[in-house]
Amino acid sequence: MNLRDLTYFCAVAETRHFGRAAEHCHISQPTLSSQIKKLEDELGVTLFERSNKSVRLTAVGQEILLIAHRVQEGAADIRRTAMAHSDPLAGKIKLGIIPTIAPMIIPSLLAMTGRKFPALHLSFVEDMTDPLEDMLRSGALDAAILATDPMHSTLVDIPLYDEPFWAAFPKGHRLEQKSELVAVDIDPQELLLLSEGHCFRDQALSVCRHAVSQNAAQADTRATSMETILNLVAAGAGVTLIPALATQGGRLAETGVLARPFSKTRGGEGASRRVRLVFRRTSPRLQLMHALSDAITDDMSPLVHAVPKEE
Amino acid sequence: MNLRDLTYFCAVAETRHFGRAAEHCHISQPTLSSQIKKLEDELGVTLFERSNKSVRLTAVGQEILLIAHRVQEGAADIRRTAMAHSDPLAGKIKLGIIPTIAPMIIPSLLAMTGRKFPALHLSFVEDMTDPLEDMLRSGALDAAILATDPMHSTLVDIPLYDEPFWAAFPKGHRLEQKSELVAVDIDPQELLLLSEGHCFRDQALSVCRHAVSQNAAQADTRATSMETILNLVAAGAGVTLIPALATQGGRLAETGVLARPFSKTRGGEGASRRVRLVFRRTSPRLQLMHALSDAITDDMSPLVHAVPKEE
DNA sequence: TGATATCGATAGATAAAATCTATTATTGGA
DNA sequence: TCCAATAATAGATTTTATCTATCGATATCA
Repeated sequence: MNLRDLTYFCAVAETRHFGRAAEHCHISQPTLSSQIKKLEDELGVTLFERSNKSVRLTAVGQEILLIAHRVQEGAADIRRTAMAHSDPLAGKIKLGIIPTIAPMIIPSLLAMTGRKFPALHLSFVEDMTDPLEDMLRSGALDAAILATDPMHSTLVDIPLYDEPFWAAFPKGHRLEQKSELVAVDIDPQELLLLSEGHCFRDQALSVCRHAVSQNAAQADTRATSMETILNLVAAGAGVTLIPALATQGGRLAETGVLARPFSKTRGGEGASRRVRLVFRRTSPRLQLMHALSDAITDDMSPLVHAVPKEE
Repeated sequence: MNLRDLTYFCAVAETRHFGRAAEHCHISQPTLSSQIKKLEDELGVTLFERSNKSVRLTAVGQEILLIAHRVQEGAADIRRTAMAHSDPLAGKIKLGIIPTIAPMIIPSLLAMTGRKFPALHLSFVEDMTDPLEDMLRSGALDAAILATDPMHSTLVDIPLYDEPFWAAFPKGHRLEQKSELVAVDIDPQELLLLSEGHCFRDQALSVCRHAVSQNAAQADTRATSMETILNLVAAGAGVTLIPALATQGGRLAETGVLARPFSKTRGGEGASRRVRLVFRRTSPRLQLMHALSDAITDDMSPLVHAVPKEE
């Protein structure tokens, strides 16, 4: 049995005429006859009683016709469902974002996708890199915005932008005198860092390489969110590094915290991290991933260093 | 798309493993891979996200899986329905019977089929030959028990038995003296006949060929049922011919009507009619027709002349 | 890090099935 | 008795499914 056979069967049942049914199915009459015969042989019943003047459904034929219609409706449903999902820029996407990016990017991301991908529905998971990668690998996420090279070979990434680091300090701090900083301007003794697991902690430390060993004393003041750290800075507990996007929106000024960029190193950008869209190498939505990453790069370029596209 | 493809798809969805799914379907893994790919291409969507370590249903895949199961259930329904109808000796049969046979044969027919064809359900239509043939040709009947050669070439018949004619007359009638009659014993003037359309009317007339012209006077006493005629005979209004089976059951004696057979003609039976099972030449239930006719012949042979089977 | 095992994809040959054209057989009607 | 209509049959051809052998990628383990 075969969906095609059922189509033929229904056509004959409807027209009660092999020739016209064959025309209807765009096949020859002998083909139709043989396929109906094959179906009858396979089912072990006679579906039509035919003479050369009339074709009539048998009792079994009538019962089977009803079911055949149901089956064909199901096949049509499958095609419809596939059609509804065939737009690569539509559907639901579960996106993981690390905490040092999420609050800054989500509003503009929603606005941008609402404009450019009206049929796309985003949902978000905010967590640190490792759990997000695990969720990606297990299929719990479709993609993630991370700031590190994916660790696992099943994951691949598309660069979105390079986000510079800024130093943040309280109004009146000695750094206020400089308009651009270099790494050694940061005093390891007063450097405040996010807790373990935040990639931004490691990235800040690698900028201030000289601070790595001396910072141990700060262990008990590691905070679990950027928000907390900036409150500590505002309270004069120390200085910290923040990603460039965190300087947007005027929240720093409100709390009396100032920020300064690092000066560019020779021939390159200043201290920064590369933000990426990460997903499974085997993702069935590659096309969407590229469209999405292009759109994000585009959307963020006024605020950060866009990554030049490789062709 | 194809029912087989859907089976393959479901197998992969279930095992999440192309190799094992292929085994399950009794095909090779490359075949399975190519058929899934073909299905994906046809539907324009990716059904599985696969690496060499895992196979995972996509969102579309999950939706389609549900429908695919429904479709396969429908296909199974078709097979089950066919199976349920594949016993040629089961099912419903609508049987037409002429009025001069129906009352006598129906009780024993029901008893016999209940014994020999327990899965067969008979229903009856009692009418005269012409309307029954029309119903046969239109498919409103599956078969009919008639006493004439079918007129239309789309109808064929299997002989069941030869039923002799008897003469019926009131007690005290001059015919009471004879134990066997010949045609000319019947006085055309007192011959009572069924109304037009009953084949038995014509058959009785052909036995009493000498009566044809002289019988016109009786036009106003033609009755529409054997029952009525026998009441007329009992009342002394005349004599009539009845089929042999109508002499069974003692109803004649109760009403004071006597019956006598006709003597056999040289080398043959006496006056009789051949009763047949008639059906469309194209009937899908030939096997049942033969089984049924054999059984009826068998069942009736003690009462009538069985028709010798031709091999 | 390098050998090995696992797994899905690919290539090419073969087998099976569907389809076509031409024709036949049947039968109902002029 | 011939003609028109119709489904069935025969045989060739095309399309599709399937198989075996192999590849390429990757995870595992020594």
